[in-house]
Amino acid sequence: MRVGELAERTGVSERSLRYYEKQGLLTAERTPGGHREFGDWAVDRVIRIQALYAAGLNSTKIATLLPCMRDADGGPSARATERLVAELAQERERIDRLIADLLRSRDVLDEVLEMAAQPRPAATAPASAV
Amino acid sequence: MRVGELAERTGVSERSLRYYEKQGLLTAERTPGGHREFGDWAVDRVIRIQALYAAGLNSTKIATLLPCMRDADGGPSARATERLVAELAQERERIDRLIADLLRSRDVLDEVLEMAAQPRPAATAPASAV
DNA sequence: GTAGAAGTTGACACCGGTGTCAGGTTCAAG
DNA sequence: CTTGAACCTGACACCGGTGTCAACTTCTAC
Repeated sequence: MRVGELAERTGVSERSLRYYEKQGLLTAERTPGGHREFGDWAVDRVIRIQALYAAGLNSTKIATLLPCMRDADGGPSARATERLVAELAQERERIDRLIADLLRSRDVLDEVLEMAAQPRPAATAPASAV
Repeated sequence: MRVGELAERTGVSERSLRYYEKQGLLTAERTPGGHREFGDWAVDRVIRIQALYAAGLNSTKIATLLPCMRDADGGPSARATERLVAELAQERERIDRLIADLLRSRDVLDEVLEMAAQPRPAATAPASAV
């Protein structure tokens, strides 16, 4: 498939897909005319890339990380260095903390939404009816 | 307490605390000489602010949101407008998706970390000795 | 062959919370 | 009063994935 289709299937802009390729996160065959040609496996990969970006990893780290994981086509093509392992462990902790923050924030939003959903706030004073 | 202590107690830089105040996220009394004086409630508030930032809300939205929630000193001082409610509902969905991405990314990291923890991959590369 | 959709590269801009430096003021302890 | 730590304001820079525009080429269907 070509960028347009990949963009549509992943929900990621063409701009970003080209950027991913340039960063070495994604590989694409080329037609004789220079158009990118992606395999089906690209869909999963892009989704993973997006998730990693969402988790706060930058393209360099993702590029280092990706070849160390099981791919659609079998085993990993690289082994994580010690340094990378240390970094990833750190990232993992950060992600855990981030998840905690997100849950907390969601609760905050829920509280506001819930209060807004109630017919009447009554007053600033401690309400009688709950 | 003053910024230094608040920074220490929350793990947030003084720079950020001053910025929060400027954005209207945080209020502070002032000493005659102009130094900020925070109450104990500021600690919780800063932590909440951080969580909301981590969740991807910008300062404007946080500033609009904060007065609509229960504070340490009782009920909310403002009621969410319809527009805000709509926005927050949207943010909530985004946060849910983000959490899903984070969990997925954490799994990815775990997979790589686990594989790296194993004594031998015994496959792609004919490793000699480690 | 031809037109229009789709693709290509390159460049510029943005966002916005945070780090950091500079130069000056205030606070509090001796 | 003095002195050093802590604080104040203001300004500059950054990061880096993404949006967007421009100018041009390739693909595909008729």
